[in-house]
Amino acid sequence: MATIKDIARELNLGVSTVSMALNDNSRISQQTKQMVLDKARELGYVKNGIAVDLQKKCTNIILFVVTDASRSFFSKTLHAIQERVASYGYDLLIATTQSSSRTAKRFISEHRADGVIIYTNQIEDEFIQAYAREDFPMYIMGHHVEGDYIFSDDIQRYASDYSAAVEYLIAKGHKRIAFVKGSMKTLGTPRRLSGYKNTLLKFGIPYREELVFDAGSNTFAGGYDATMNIIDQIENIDAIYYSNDDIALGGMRALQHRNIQVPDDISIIGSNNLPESSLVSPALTTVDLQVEKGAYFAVDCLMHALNKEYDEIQKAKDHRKNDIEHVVERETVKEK
Amino acid sequence: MATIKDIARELNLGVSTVSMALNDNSRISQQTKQMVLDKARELGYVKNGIAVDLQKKCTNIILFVVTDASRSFFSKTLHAIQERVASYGYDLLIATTQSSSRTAKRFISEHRADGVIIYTNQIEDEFIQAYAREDFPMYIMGHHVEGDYIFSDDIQRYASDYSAAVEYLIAKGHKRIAFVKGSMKTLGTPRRLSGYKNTLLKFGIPYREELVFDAGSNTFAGGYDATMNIIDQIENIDAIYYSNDDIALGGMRALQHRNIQVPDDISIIGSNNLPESSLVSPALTTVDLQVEKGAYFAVDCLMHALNKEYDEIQKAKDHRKNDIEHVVERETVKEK
DNA sequence: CTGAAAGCGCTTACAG
DNA sequence: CTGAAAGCGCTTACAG
Repeated sequence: MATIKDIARELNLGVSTVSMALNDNSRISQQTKQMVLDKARELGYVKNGIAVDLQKKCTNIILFVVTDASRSFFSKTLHAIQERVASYGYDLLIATTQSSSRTAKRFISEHRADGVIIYTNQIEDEFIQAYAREDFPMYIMGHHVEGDYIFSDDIQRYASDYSAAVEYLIAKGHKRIAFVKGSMKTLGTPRRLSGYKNTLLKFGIPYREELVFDAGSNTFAGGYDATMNIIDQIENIDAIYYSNDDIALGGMRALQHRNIQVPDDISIIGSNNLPESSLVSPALTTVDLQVEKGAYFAVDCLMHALNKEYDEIQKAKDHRKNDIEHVVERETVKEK
Repeated sequence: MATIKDIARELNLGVSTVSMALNDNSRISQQTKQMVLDKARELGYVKNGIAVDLQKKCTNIILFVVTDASRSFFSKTLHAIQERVASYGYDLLIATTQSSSRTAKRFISEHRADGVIIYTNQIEDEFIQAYAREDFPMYIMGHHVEGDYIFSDDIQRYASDYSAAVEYLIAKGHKRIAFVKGSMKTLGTPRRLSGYKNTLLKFGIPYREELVFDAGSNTFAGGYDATMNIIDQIENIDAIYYSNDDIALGGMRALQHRNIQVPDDISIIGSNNLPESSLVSPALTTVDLQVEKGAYFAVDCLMHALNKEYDEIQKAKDHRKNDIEHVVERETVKEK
């Protein structure tokens, strides 16, 4: 592997000259630059980014840690983060904790990035707290972690006390509302469950455990199976609130198979507004969680932290208060 | 940020002693190790992985470059690669070329990994050829690139000449087989299309362009819309071969909406065997592309290349010849 | 068992 | 406009 030393030696130049030439520094003459560039090509030189990072003490990389990059619900968030990080001139790398969190932890504990966005519960809070510092801020999506240089979305804590979906169903006259939860290992499920409880109580409707069903996973199949279990007692239920759209779509299919008409026989509502949800028939009423805004907020916080603009973070937070989830009205909820 | 120098100074030790202690080198006494560890904790020391990489001249990282990490069809491949890479003790990082290939290219051109697996067509062949070298091998999934230290799956080239799906349909007595293609930007589509053509021709059935429909994207929605277009001339068609399962699922929905019975009125077959495909009713007949095996092969090749075991690569290739796509028989194809 | 030295490949003052 | 030197934070022979 050719290095700048090799180029310098062959050209009888100093390494600093070569370095500057390669970086197109204006203090180097055009002539010299050309010589250096030609020689670099001739020798097959490629810059060693690792050496640059060590010298500059930053990597220009943001690491995004997720449980499973290929989860479809996650698509919007990833795209939004990707785009926002790029807009700041940083590069985004993704690490998965699917099989093991080793890679993510190594990256964090060895400072192989300038900052990290964590969207998984596979990394312990203690680990996060141990490694966050001024020159290595972290943003936690989906739950809250206390600590210096650790940022998370306070708004989401409020959101857990509330469910736009349940409020909407109640407003439409539904009282006996079942909830189908997804995997409790994912971050959205517990939040949705507590929103379900709290919103019922807020409107004076008792929370009844027997109306909570478990899809086990956040999948079409999980929703299908859970809904088959609901069907036995469907007489006692006005509406079903699904923890996410994949589950809801599976549920719709189950209802169809049993010839239960949506929304005539039962109303249903999903959560997350996946693309497919507008395409099925009837089109699924769902909740827009505004994940893009959450993603932008995460990146903005991190960037402010990297620039030590801590006051800007507070401003961003205040601004974000205005972003709240709202129901996307479609065809699967009917006035009762 | 505390460094080993700081620890060494405070403890009146040499930096090499500290370094070795931190790495649990057996030549350092337990006593000293404990001192060093305690002091490291006290100072909040964290190892700088970048410096280690520079010194060791390797990163232990494999970069996986994909167009869009959240595409569902891609899930199996990602998991398989992740797992296999981990089994070799390497870390896998993912870079997306969705909005721009800048990050991926920077990583490659600056040698920020030990090797790379490319599963996108957003990186030009010229770029790949310019940066592959002995200490930076590349594996290209989904298409073939010529060059030293560039590996790709030759088998897949043969596969493009053949479609198990079409052969199966023909065997079942279908002759007028439509093909619904997905996005031509994705790697699978052109391959599936040429497999469709060649397999028809192989069995003496003329290829007719008017039987090829375009879903535009590899999505449920694309399949739905494309299939609506087919329905007008459904009288002339025995079976539909969909470029992937997402598209096929959308197509099934369209047929249902038009009260066309699958498989009684028309047979359909998908490709890729997504989890959902076994859950719909009737369960979708599809093709198992054995993507896991392809993923393992990619990682194995790369690892052999890193170890300069080039003969092993040939062995792996020979072994892989036995892996071929096969039809998963389910309920959406009927004997004609 | 411990330490001084060289070096990984680069950049950045500083001096000329 | 160019170059010698110091240094980023670590590891690895080598010497003791």
